[in-house]
Amino acid sequence: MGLGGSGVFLSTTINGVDAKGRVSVPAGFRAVVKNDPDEKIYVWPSFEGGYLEGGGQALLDRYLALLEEMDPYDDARAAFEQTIFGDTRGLGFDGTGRVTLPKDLIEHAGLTGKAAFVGLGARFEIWDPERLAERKANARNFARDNKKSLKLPPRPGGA
Amino acid sequence: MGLGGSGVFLSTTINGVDAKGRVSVPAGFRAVVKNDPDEKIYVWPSFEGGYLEGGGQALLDRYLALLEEMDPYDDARAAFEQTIFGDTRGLGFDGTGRVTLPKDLIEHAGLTGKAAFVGLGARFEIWDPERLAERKANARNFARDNKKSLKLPPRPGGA
DNA sequence: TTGTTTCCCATCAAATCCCATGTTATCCCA
DNA sequence: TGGGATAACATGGGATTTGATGGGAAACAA
Repeated sequence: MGLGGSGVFLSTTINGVDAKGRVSVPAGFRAVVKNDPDEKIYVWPSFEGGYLEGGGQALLDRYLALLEEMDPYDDARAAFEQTIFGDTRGLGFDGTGRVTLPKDLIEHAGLTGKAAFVGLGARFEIWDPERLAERKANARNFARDNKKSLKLPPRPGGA
Repeated sequence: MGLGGSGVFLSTTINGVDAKGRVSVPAGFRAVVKNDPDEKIYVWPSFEGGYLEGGGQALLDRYLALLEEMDPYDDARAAFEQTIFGDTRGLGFDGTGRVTLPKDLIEHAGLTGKAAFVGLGARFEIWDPERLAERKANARNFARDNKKSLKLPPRPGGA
C-alpha cells in the first residue's frame, strides 16, 4: 500500500455527543485504526483554534519520528512535545464503536450535542458543526482562489 | 501495464439514479478500478461548480502525495485538505456494479434521475445531463475563441 | 454512600446485499 | 451476412446486516 492504502481518514460525519460525553466514531474512521496494536484513537486540542486533532498509531509515530529529528535543545521541540503529547489522550472504543471525550476536550472544541469528524487523510479533526461551517466556507473560497497551486504531479509510472 | 492503456476513464455515459441514490458505474470505469486494494471510487463535490469529481485509489494517492509535499503550516495546504479530503467519499460497489451516492453529493450536482459520467483520463466527473450540455456548449465556444493556443504535438511517425 | 466511569443490551434508521428481470451488445454459425 | 443464441450491462424491489443512539446495570473512586 502506497500512501492511501486503505488507511486514510475521509469525508465528514456528524454524530451526537450524549450527556456522558460519548460519541460514535464514524465506522470508516474505526476501520482505519482496526489493525493498530491497541485499537485506539489519539486526540488532542489543536493549538491553532477551538477544535480537536486526532489520528491513529501511525500518526503518532510520525510525530515522534519528526521530533526525534529536531535538536533536543530546540525550543520549538519542547513546545511541540508539550503541546501535542502533553495533552494527547488515547481513547478506546466501547462495544458499539464509541469513545468518551474528556470534559476538557469537549470544552476546548465547544461541543454542544454534536461533533463533526473531518477526515484529512493521515489525520482527522473534530469540530463543533457550527464552527466548522464557517471554516469550511473560508477554506472553499481559499481553495478556489488558489487552485492553480494545486497541480497534479506527473503520473508515477511516467508517460 | 504501466501506461494509461488500461487505466484511464474514457467517454461519457448516462445512467439512471434511483430513489435510493444508486447508480450503475459504467462498466469501463469499473474496470479501471478493478485491481485497486479496495475496489472503490472516491468522489467529492467540485469546489468550482455544481458537479462531482472522482477517481480511483491512484488519484487519491496522487493528491495525498501532493499535499504531503506542502509545508504543514501552509494555509493553502489546510484549505485543500479540508476542501478535498473533508468532502471525499469512498464508494464501494454492490454486486451489480452500482454505488450509492450520498444525498449531499446528489444535491450538489443537482442530479434528478440521471447522472452523466464523464471520463477525463486520470479522473472523471459526474454531471446532471442538462448542466453538462450547457457546459459543453460553453466549452466549445471557448475552444473556438482560443483555438490558436491549442497546438498539437508533432505526429509520432512523422508525415 | 455519592458521583463517575465502564460495560452491556434494546431500539431504530440507514447502508448493503441478494435475487429477479428487461435491455442492449456480442458472438457464432448456417 | 442475416438471425438466433449468449453473454454483459443496467435496473427494480425486497431482505438482511451494519451503524448510531439511548438507557440502565455493574464496577470503581472518592
